[in-house]
Amino acid sequence: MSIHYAVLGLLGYRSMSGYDLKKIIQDTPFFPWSGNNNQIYKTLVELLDAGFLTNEVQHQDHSPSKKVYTITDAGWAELRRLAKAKPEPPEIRNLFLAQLAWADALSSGELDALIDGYEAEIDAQLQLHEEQRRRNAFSPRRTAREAAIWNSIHENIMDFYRNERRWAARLREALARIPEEENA
Amino acid sequence: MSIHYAVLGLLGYRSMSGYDLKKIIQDTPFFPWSGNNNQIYKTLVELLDAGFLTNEVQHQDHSPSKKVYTITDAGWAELRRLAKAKPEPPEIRNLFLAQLAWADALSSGELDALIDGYEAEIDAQLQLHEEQRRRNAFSPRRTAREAAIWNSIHENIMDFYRNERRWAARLREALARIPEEENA
DNA sequence: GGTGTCATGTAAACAGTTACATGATTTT
DNA sequence: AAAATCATGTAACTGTTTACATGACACC
Repeated sequence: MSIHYAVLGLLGYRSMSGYDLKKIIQDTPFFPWSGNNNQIYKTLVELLDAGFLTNEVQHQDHSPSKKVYTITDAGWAELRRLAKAKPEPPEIRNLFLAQLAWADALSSGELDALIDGYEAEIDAQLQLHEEQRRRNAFSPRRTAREAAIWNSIHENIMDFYRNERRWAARLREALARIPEEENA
Repeated sequence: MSIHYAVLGLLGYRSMSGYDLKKIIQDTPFFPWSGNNNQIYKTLVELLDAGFLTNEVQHQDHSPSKKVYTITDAGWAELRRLAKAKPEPPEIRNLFLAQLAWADALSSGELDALIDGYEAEIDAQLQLHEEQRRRNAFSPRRTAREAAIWNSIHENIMDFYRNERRWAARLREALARIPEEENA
């Protein structure tokens, strides 16, 4: 599952340019691809070569010309094939867990401040995501089912952050239960 | 926060060779570094050059000679400095969410099978982690607090998987609530 | 005799990000 | 006058993974 799938899916929704794709990919938080130029334009050439897309140059009066890409029948077949593929397990890359691993070197005040910092970071992410969803929100609703799916995807992300918040609270409780002696 | 921190932390626990570090890093699931040779041996040279480590060659009769690395005072200071650093937000890279995004192209049977696959993957990861923790378990317990911290780190990972499982169940419920028409 | 462990290192391949390049138009 | 938007592309850099290289010993 690579960015090729996301591009095919978006072009399955509607034909658009690399520039459009870039913007949507960049502010869709659950796409794990940064959506930089290199990635997008290379992907489009590859999908074109594979016969999954066609393109058409559109000249515009007050903006530069753009290449509008359209998905082909072979592209739809590929999209369906990838959609059915065996799911990959999620990868969590939480540097904070590694940081905690040696946090016993800190005083209890410093450790407390560290957990504060993590909670603040989680809250910031949660807010960022809520805002992003309200403002931007490319969210296809071609069918009731598709709307439910996209809703569920966003819920997954929110759940993750809420879960982290609960865990941090339990960490504090666990630390509070330890008699303070040498770590003042 | 890079692999340098993990290496300093491990050598703060006890002096050891690159080979030992490699094994521990590779099967500690919450360290987000693969621990391949390139990474380990390069890091050790860098930490040595920075004055955070010293090393000593130990000749062995029935195995190849090894370089045993020991943390210096400057290394301890660096470890503490990194431990206090501002936490970074966790990165989730869940390809399954991207996969779901275009799963409305599937029949409800295929979508159901897809969710089955994800749940199976989550269960497999959960079991893998439980097993890894039981078997291997490099888990420092120099103080009661350190034991609590490591316990909490593992709980974080387990919580994540349990949370995913609950979310998948809610996704199924949401899909069941949708009247089936065109997506048979 | 083949496979696995101990042990250190390098080289090549691949993926990803940032920065560069161009240039018209629009907004501050 | 400067900065941002639209629009496509390339180059350079960084980071990561896989594979290669060596060699003794132990286990089946």
